[in-house]
Parts: sequence; structure tokens; C-alpha cells
Amino acid sequence: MLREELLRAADDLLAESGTEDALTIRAVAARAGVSTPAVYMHFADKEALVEAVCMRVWGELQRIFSQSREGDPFLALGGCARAYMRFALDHPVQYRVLMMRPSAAQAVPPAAAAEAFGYMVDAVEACMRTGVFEGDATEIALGLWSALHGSVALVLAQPSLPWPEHEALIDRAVRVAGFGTVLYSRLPGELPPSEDLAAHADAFGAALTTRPERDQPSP
Amino acid sequence: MLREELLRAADDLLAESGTEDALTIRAVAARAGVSTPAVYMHFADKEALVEAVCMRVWGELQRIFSQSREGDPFLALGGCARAYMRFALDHPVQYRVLMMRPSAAQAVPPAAAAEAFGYMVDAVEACMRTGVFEGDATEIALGLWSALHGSVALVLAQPSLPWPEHEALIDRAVRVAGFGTVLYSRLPGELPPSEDLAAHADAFGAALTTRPERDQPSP
DNA sequence: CGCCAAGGTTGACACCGTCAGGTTAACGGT
DNA sequence: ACCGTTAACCTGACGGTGTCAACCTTGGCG
Repeated sequence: MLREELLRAADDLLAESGTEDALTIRAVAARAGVSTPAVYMHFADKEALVEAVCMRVWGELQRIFSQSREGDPFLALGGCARAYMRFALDHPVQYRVLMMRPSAAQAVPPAAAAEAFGYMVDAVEACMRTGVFEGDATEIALGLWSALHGSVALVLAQPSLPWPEHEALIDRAVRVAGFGTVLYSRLPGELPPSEDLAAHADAFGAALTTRPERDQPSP
Repeated sequence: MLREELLRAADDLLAESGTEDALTIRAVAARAGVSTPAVYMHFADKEALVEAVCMRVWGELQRIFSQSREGDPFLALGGCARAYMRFALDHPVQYRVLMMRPSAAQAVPPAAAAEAFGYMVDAVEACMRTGVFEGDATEIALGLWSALHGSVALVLAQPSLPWPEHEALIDRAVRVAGFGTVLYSRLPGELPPSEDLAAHADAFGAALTTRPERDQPSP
């Protein structure tokens, strides 16, 4: 099928050129060994092609998410978060097309995106079932996603700032987001008893922190 | 000066069209009542023009930041954060040009951006001088900025998701970022005594929460 | 065999960023 | 007062882009 060939060509162009404006209809067609308007046999316009490319990326993210289904729900959620950031930092061009292309704004809800996001909502719900924190799972997942996206997007947008290296950045973002989320979930309006607050932040943050060997207590 | 006229025209185009790809050299020139290549008398290329537009936006942000210099350093930092998000949500096109245009990535460190960011670092340092939390001010400010950017950027990129309205979103992002930051700052490796942790999160988060009337304690 | 639709091609249009070359107007030195 | 220099601007053009109308081409079917 030519359609698949075109999508592969688009993927390759993105990966090889390192910039999203190498993704032109003409270049895709040429790479697939076909004339330019042939692309319009399979895609309504350029936006449709780009959207199809994004579907693949979302699918890959979805696959990555589904792989980090470990036993502990907090470890699973932390794994999702880390995998997400790693993917974005490892595939900056794809991530930029996914999230920063101008037309992504008023796009109809992309099914693949919603599906991938659903994985995160599920992971959040699994955590909530343990009773460690509570609230609206979708809202919490949105907040987490925002935090992860913020770190990687800002790194991609302003790489000249004094960033830590990738793994440290990921660690920091996941932990800050985890701590903040659990505390916020525990105090929508006023503050709960301090020891509750600390205990919950403890459990959530420590689990999100992922290091299984980190339970030697403070002296 | 024609240069100023061109920048004003570019600003107007962005504001009126509501999309960044209305910002073409030809449109800017036409709006300024001048021929297209006249733009090249004042800007080396389109990127230079866009960068100049961004300088103005950064300047405006800087002005907004400097206005929220309240007495309490936490209130000031919270004010900065809220003002930042409000600006981004109120001027989505400008914010998108600032942070999501493809060429923003490898741009030389934009002085105006660094200066505006400096305000946030200063605000963080002021907070740190109170002893409520500690760490590297630049790193913490970067983390805060990431959190703020993440929320607004994700809203702009995926507006079809079930977002809360703007003020609620701002509230949530600022509080989550604040809580997360102070907790993370208190536990780089292992956990401190719980009551310390809670107390600090308390102070920081509550202050960032901005509501001055919120000090009726829990019963 | 003859037909016909799906899928491809050629050629063109409008728009974009950019540049070479010509025109104009202001200004300073003699 | 005149002329040369120079900066600012314009006309016209080039290559590249997304897109479309019109024309083939080819394989399957009555």
C-alpha cells in the first residue's frame, strides 16, 4: 500500500532531517518514489498526513505505556511518567510535531491521544484504589501530564538554559509532580493534620521515585 | 521609524488573526504600507523579525513580573507564577510564537528571556532567604517554570481535553508546583522527619496559594 | 474485445521567503 | 548652488511550498 509507504517516508524524513520543516509533501512523495499529487490520493491535505504521522507516534507511546504495567501501581505510574519523558527527549522532532505544531490546537480530539492518555488515567486510578490519595483521576492525570510535558517542552524550547542531564531532569520532574499532586489532592481547601500529609506524600513520592532500595529511614 | 511600525504591524497581525502563520513578511509589509523587501532593510530575515517580536513579549512579561513585587516573598513568587500563566492563557498566539516556534530551539540565549527568567530566580532566592526551603535557586526556578509552562502549553496544544477553567487551572498548577518543589527541596535523597516536611510544605504551599485569609488552622 | 474506474502523472496557480538591480530623496563638502 | 554619496525603498524575479484541474494508464470485468 502506498499509504503506508508515504507514512514511512514521512517518519524517516523527520528522523533523519532533525527538523519538522523537512516534512513537505514533495519530499515525502519523492522519497516514496511517486509524484507529488499522488499523496492526495491517500491524504486529504498535508494536515491529514501529519495527523496520520502523529497517530503512529501516539500508538508508540501507547505501546510504551502498556509495557510499564508493573505490579505496584505507583511504580507503574512512575514508569509511565519516566517512559513518557524519555520518549520525548529521545525523539524531540516527533514530540514537537505531536504537541507544538500550530494546527494541533484546534484538531478534533485525536483518538490515539485520548487512548494513550487513558493509560495514564488508568494508572492514576489504580493508585487511588490503594487509598494513598484521592480526587478526580482524570484531573490528576491531566496535572501529571502537564508537569511532564512542561519539563520536556521547556527543554526543547529553551535548550540553552542550564538544564541538568536527562535522567536527573526526569527524576526531578516525576518526583516534584508526584509530591505536589498528592499534597494537592489531600488539601483542596484547608490543610489536613500534618502527619497525615507527610505520610501520604511519603508513600506516593517515594513510590514514584521508583528506587526500590530507598527505604532505609532517616536516622 | 519604520522598524517600530513593522513590529507594531506584526503584533497586530498576530493578535487579530489568532494564528501565527498569518505572520508573513508580505503581510507585515503591506500592513505597514510598504513594499515587501523594505522589511529587509530593518531585519536580516524573517527569523530576526520574529525574534524582535518575541523580545517585546518577553519585555511585557518582565514588566508584569516586576509588578508583582509584593512584600511577602512567597506571595511575590506566587504572583509571578499566576501572572505568567494568565498572560499565556490570555495571549495564546504570542505565547506559542515565543515558546513553540520551530526556530526557538537553537536560538542563542535570548537576553530578554534570560532577564525575565532572572526575575523568577530572584523571587525564588527571596523565598529561600526565609529559610522555608533551600536548594539551587536557578534549578528550582527552572522546575517552577517547567510546571507553569507545562500546564499552559498542554492546554494550548490539546484544548479538547476536559480542562478546568483558567483560574482553577492556574490555582492548581501553582499549588502543585509549590508543594512539589518544597517537598523535593527538602528531600534530595532520603526523607526528613515528617513534621518538618509537613511544616515546610505548609508554609510554602499556603503562601503560594495566595489567599491571605486562609490561616484559620485545622481544628 | 471494450469499457471503466482507481490511481497515477503533468502542468499550473497562488503564496511564501529572499535577493539583485534600479530609483529616489536627503545630506554634506566644495 | 551644485554634485556625489548613501541610505531607504521599489520592481521584478527565483526557487520552493501546498493544492488542484486535467489528462493518462492500467488492470479487472461483462
